[in-house]
Amino acid sequence: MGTTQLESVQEPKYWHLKTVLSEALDSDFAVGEILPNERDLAARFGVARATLRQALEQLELEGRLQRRRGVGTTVAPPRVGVAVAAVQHDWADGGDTDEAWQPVECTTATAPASVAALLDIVADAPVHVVRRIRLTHGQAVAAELLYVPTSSVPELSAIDVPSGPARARSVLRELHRRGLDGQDRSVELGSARADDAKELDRLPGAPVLVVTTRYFAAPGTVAVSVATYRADTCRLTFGDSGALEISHDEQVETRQAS
Amino acid sequence: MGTTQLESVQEPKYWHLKTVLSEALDSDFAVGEILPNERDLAARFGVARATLRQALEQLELEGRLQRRRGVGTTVAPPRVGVAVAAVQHDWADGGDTDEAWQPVECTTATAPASVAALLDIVADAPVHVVRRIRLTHGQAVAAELLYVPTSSVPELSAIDVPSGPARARSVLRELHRRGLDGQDRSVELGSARADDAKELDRLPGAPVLVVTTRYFAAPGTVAVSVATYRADTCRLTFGDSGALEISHDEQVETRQAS
DNA sequence: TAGTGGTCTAGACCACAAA
DNA sequence: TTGTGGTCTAGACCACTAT
Repeated sequence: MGTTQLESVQEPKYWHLKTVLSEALDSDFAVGEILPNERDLAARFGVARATLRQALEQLELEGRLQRRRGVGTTVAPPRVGVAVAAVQHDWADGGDTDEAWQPVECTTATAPASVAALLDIVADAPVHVVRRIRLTHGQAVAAELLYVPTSSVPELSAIDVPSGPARARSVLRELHRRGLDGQDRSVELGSARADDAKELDRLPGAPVLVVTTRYFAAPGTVAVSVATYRADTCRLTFGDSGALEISHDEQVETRQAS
Repeated sequence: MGTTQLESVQEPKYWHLKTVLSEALDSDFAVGEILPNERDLAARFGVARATLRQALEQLELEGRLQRRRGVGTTVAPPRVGVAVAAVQHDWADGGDTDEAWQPVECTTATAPASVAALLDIVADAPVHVVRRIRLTHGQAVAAELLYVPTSSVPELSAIDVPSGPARARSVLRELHRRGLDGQDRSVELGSARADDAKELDRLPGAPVLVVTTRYFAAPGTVAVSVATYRADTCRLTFGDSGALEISHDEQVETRQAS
């Protein structure tokens, strides 16, 4: 009862560890540098490996670290700002710019029910499913499934082009011809499905930002896109003016200044 | 060598578990229902508790489950769509609507360096820091820090109102008088700081969507807001028309239809 | 083949909420 | 007081990458 209980806040070890590591990253490591392996780090801090991993996982979630099986843990560069809102939208590849969407595949199938609801069509109506990958600085940052009801692009006969990138481009071209009256967007947290994970060079279940877009034209919804962005490396930007510019370097400078 | 290796895909146990649980949630559980406790569930599936927890964590990340210490694990309702883009912006509370931002506190301090860079001011310039909580259906879904350089609201003397909600409202009122020329926004994944976690009724480190907004008026940036939304319960919506409407129920219907 | 991160186990104790 | 989820340990083995 009379015992003084200084410093008994009971902060979890992994939380404290995360703070310590975060500060060490700011001051002692350069971007791309390799950290000691998990077993060594755990021993150095006197904790079990699982506890150390809990701290690393959080830092990876915050985009500070990058871990690759068989290789090691490296200090991640600041997140890339990827523009999402783009008023202009011509359904094109984007060429060599950093806005490049690269068509990969195109099949025809029935949409998942949730997508069908957004498209305002019956659940078993046929849709073109266009698979696209978004590249930034040569890295895949997003994988998209674009659902286009066959009724949205009536000019396109299913027979004239076989499945593949060429057919994807045909669908996009027809979509472009229809024009665009507006769009609706939502962003939420998800975990990568196996196929998305593969495209994004991540393990299944990796955290992703799921951007669902509804495209409007003429009488109704003309297409729905479900794009999954790597949450560890991406910062989605919206809005009128240019992208926000934040970097870890700036944060470091400030911390030292205070 | 000659052994047939059927079904050896080596899918991790927790991944398979997650799939099984997810399907069980769709078919056998109602929203709000309490699941068996972790020890029982682990025993039932013949795995260690840590493995079972790995599956539950993913489902919670996807907004399917809600876990509360001392209480149990319940089936989460579909994510709430919260509008973020709102063209109109009068800095008001929002009254009784579901868009309510509730001012909580207001102090004057120096901004963190990353924020100072966005505001385009020197790192040690004084700013008003307004703390607001966003409520939807009576639940706190976001906690915000709004940074307003004292130079942005010159009419406001630091002395006339003491710290507190009243002062926060004064700053917002002055901000409203300045008008707004545009805004810039970015969304990224983060983990809740201790103070945000407390406001959002989550544990520190919980996954959050960090929305950084830059407000422009007259000659430059007039304010910067950093808002953290609960990633487990929120779906951020943007855009011209109304919010997207997705529900788990619809997804269930579809799955059964296919 | 050696070294890395990823998965998994079978325990233990703690913090918290509700009865 | 009881039961829940949260933290932590000290191991083990696996999948993958590089050499």
